[in-house]
Amino acid sequence: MVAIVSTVNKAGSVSSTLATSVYDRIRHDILTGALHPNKKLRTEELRELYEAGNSPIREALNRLSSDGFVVREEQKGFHVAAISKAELRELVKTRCWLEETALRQSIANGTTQWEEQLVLAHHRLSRVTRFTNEENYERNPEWDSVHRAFHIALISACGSRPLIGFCEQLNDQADRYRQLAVATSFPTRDPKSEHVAIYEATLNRDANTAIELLCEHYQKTLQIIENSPIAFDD
Amino acid sequence: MVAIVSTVNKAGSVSSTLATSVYDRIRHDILTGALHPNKKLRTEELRELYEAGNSPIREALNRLSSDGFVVREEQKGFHVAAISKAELRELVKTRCWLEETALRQSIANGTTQWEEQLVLAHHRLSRVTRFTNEENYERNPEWDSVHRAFHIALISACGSRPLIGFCEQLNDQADRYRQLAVATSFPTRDPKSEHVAIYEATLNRDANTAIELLCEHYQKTLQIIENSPIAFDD
DNA sequence: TATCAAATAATTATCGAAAATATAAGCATT
DNA sequence: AATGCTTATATTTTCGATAATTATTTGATA
Repeated sequence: MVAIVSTVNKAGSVSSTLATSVYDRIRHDILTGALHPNKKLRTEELRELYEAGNSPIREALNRLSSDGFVVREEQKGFHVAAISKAELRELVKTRCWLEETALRQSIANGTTQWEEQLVLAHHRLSRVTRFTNEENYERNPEWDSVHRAFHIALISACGSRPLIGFCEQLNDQADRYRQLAVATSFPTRDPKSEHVAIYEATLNRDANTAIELLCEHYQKTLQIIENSPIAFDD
Repeated sequence: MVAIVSTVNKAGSVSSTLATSVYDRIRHDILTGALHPNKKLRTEELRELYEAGNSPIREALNRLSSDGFVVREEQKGFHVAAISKAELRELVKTRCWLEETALRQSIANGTTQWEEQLVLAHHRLSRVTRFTNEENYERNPEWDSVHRAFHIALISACGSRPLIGFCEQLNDQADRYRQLAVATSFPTRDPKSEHVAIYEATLNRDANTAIELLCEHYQKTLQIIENSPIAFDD
């Protein structure tokens, strides 16, 4: 007799197995910082915390370790991946390189259908507020979701599913830093106008401008996170 | 009392846990085609085949699914990933894009130490024969290993560990197609001269030439695999 | 006091069986 | 004959306990 704990994962679908549910919840807790960087993940502790047996926990941790959120050390168990300014910079740099390629290809190959999906994604982003409470900057999970969808929509016509996957992975990694930064400091800018500019350049099929704006967008985010009081390892 | 079956993984190190050993062996069997594409992977069958319990098998399959060699379907278990010409083409295309970036950065940033590692990697590749038996084209695992090392050495100074990781993933995926192709048809070319040309252009820091040669190298491989009698799904 | 070895404790890795879920087969109903 | 329902079977998922490994403490010796 097992309690079926359904959670809604990042894709918006409902997950039925316990292992997937635990995966989603641990992932969420790492992203929000509830499980802080470097924390040792002992199975017994997690079993109580997520009310599950040994196997689902282990399975979830294995999946997370391939996402890069958790590190597995042979015979020493699991721990939450560390964070460092150096890694963040590498992440952003790589993101700029990969999304430059992806966006250029997308603009070159994109069909009318792609254009329309992009219009829709941008519309949705423009209609959602970033915070549910403007006073204390409480994150709006809906914004996270549509923001992610917008950035994927930009590159979705690049013609390479592996490349889209890599960009998503990098986005998820960077998202962790963003979440940790917002949790400790308040944002100083509104990225809305930047999104509009990227969106318009892309629809105009002006690849060079779109890429330049996109990379600037990421660089600005990098600056803000770097200057926020997160407990980096370096 | 558990029999400790040590296997040597792709990095050359010895793996100690049963799960890792099973991972290495299933991975090898998928690469060589012993477990053919689309094959359903029932845990009970695998338990007998690899002489392990439920958990290590499950853990290995989960790891393999994040490598893309195995597909996990919620509540439907695991099966070997399918192969298709379309996917292979996407793979090669993506590889060219990513390694173009990586090689250009490597050439721009590479230190003397990087140069020397590259010299060494190329020397090792030149000293190993591709097949242990030239008559029946029996693969030499040593060649696979140094060949992989050579391609990684080229891009190792790009300054982005994530990017190197992505290139390795794509290389591993493509390697599966190569292995399956060699298993069914005999190779018609010797890639040695191509490697020399790439190597020399890189050492001369001639990025454009090196990239062009590298992409041609991948395209030629693609042609050969596409024309070999593999049972593609499309 | 420092160093090494043995014993103990803590933690991970593994197993075999039980529970939950999906697939297939058989039967009745329209 | 085709469709929907019910039962039976196969497979996946989960649990609790045990074996194996690593880390820590303790004590003896130089």
